[in-house]
Amino acid sequence: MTVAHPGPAVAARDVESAAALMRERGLRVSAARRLVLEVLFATREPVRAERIASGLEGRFPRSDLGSVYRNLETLEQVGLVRHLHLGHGPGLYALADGRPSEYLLCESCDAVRVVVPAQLDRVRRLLHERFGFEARFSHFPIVGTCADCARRASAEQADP
Amino acid sequence: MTVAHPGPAVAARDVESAAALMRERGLRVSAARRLVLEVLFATREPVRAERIASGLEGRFPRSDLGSVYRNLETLEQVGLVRHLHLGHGPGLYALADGRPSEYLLCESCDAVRVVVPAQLDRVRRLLHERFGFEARFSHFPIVGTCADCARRASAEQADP
DNA sequence: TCGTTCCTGTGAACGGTTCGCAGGTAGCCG
DNA sequence: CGGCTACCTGCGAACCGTTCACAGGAACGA
Repeated sequence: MTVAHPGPAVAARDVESAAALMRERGLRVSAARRLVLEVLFATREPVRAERIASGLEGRFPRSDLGSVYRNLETLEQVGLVRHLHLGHGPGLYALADGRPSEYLLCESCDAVRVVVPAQLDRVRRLLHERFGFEARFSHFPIVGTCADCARRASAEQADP
Repeated sequence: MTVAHPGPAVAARDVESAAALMRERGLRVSAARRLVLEVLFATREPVRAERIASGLEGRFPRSDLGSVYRNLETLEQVGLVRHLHLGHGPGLYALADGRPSEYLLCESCDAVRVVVPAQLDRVRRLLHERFGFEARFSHFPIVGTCADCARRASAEQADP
């Protein structure tokens, strides 16, 4: 359960530049590592380790799940990868870039709304003013009730 | 990993009033259930299931871990209990009351700052205005960098 | 006090993740 | 271009937190 603190985000254009960065850091670029990068570059949304190991259900060669986890950890330390959690369930992994998406999770319908960080800058500023805290909503979502469910709930209360 | 959606929070003064509420709902008040309530009333902070099963390391009779989980789920459906996650690691359980504490988790030093909901009302209002979203920070924490770590980080950057 | 139904305790199973180890290979050096 | 060596892989077993199945036990209404 111990998760080494990730390095600062490092954006790479493609698998090759990511590989170069690995080598710069004295790490080897094995087939298994390249594959993890390949999959992460191919998909544009956060994915579970299992899905990476399956090569996106066959679009890529499959690889060993244990190695996938190890490599995700390594890549996260380098700063090429980040992981997040959207509610319960397995961790999700994605390429790290400068300003990762942030998330609003509705607890009653499980809908996840993806927002760009700029939309939360005022929230962030407020938290910083009040607590000196620099918030990121890219690791855990903001949990609550979405507009639809809130409306539905108040309608039900009025007319059960 | 499926978590039944919890009922609305129901505050009880003590184990007896909680027990009464259970019976009102047609649920039995067994020794095992009473014990879970006993432990939750005895501690003032969120605890893991394992700690409940151990009877707070011996202050109470220990009980079966499986039953503890089952009963926590039941109590959560009734609305007497809520659960939350502070970073990675096991889920934590606490008595539900009207306005539960909310949390700021520093990703670099793992410090958890507990805040009373009123302190986040402006943040909540902002989120509601912008997204129609009613946010609660009592289930997942707000993750980011605390003031101390932010200061330390910028100092290190200036003088590595 | 009895009966029914719900609940318990136990053990096994689960999903997600980590570990230990023997063998393989990336990348440096000659 | 071939060899050395440390790093990395693939495999399996183990791990943690949590859930399930089932046979026996007890809470509560009658």
